[in-house]
Amino acid sequence: MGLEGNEHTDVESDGRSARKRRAILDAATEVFLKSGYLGTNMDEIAALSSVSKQTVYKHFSSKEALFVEIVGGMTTGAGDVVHNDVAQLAEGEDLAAYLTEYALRQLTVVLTPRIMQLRRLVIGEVTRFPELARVLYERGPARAMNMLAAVFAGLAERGLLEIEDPGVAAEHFNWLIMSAPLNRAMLLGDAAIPSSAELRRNAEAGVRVFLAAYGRSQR
Amino acid sequence: MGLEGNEHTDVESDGRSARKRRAILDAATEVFLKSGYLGTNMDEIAALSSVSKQTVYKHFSSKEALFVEIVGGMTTGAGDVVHNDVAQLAEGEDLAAYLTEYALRQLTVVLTPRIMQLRRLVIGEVTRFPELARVLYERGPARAMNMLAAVFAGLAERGLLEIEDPGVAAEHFNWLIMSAPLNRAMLLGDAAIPSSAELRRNAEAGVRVFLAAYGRSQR
DNA sequence: AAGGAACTGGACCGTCCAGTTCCGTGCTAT
DNA sequence: ATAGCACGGAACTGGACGGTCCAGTTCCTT
Repeated sequence: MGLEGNEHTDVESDGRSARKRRAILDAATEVFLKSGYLGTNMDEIAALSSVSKQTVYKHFSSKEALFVEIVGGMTTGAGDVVHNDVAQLAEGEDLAAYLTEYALRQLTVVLTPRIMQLRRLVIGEVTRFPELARVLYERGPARAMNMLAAVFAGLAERGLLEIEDPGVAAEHFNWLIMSAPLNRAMLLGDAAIPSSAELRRNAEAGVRVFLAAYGRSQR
Repeated sequence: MGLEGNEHTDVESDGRSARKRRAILDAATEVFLKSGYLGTNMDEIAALSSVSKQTVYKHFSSKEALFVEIVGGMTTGAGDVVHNDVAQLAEGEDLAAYLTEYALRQLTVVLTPRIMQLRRLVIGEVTRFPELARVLYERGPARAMNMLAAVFAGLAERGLLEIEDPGVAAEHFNWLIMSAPLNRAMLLGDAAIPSSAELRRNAEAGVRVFLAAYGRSQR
């Protein structure tokens, strides 16, 4: 058999088929994000991926299947980016600075045109695709909150925070820093996404409130 | 000359035409909320309002016009309900209790299936109807925030709160109490709307954090 | 009673679109 | 070569939908 003979059903490396598949996924992502589920038509996806419509349907059984595949992939992917490396608070490190950096990492990932558009898309389709919304919730806010709750529990144990319910504290922290810019950008469009300087100010103000409620040394 | 037709266009009274118009608006609200903009078809609206399609188009020039009319009306209406009577804090009244009631009033209006669905609808159509989203933002969060900022400025003046920027404090308060349930219900559907007891607990926890940061007497 | 405006019911047009089918072509392996 | 296979291109099917049109009916006012 030839060295490159395993052209069909090649999964691990990139055979022709796998390359086409990627092209379709990329194009579909673009189009779905731009036009929504109902507003998207399969011809545009085929054209944008430089692939025939027939090939699209060879890889994905239906418009719905393609949509689910893409949205599911994006949510999982984006969720992973945020929670890759969660550094512990070093011994002498400033708590406020540490929390601010934590906040900023999250903000800069979530407040991205693509992620924002994904959110809008999923929210708009909650009725049609409740499962996708649930996944986005789990991989997004719920995951972040669990992460935070664990961090806070650790900090409380070290005597750096005074917390009754880590879950509630995590929610308060999360929304203190995210809600204002998120809600703005959600409704006013990507042009309303704050600059990184504004995000920093926003994070600092949120951290200040959080520490006033949950910190040990009052400012 | 029977050309005096402007007396049957009375708004308070209901001629046949006005009644039909209302029926169309009600039906359209129902259908748009249920199926989204693209997912809605005009035949269904006509059927549900027990009106011929012709009549629908006599009252509204297009699907788009009808949609804009409805969403605009709903956002303005809902906004008015929240901010009708904002009682001042009485002399001997407990600040925490006052703020909690304020929060609850807002929560019970916003966390309603219809309003939630309206939010989802508008968010999903931000690209197609940016103007509607802007209006929702103004009449919703922005309006609430301005209200709150004024209240907080007053309370600060009376020495009951310690606030540098009333706008920032309003944002913090607003999102401390609204974000968690709002975000949950947004993605998990109307079944995830908390009970009024849960909303109260949520409001109380938020108020506690808010007062820890902005109150004068530390707990 | 009479007239006009509003309304009905349904046919109808043009368009759009998901998904299918057919044919030609080039590439790969025997 | 020759058969097999994946693909591109394009036409096609079946149905949905926005919007229009028309013939006949109902309501309201004078």
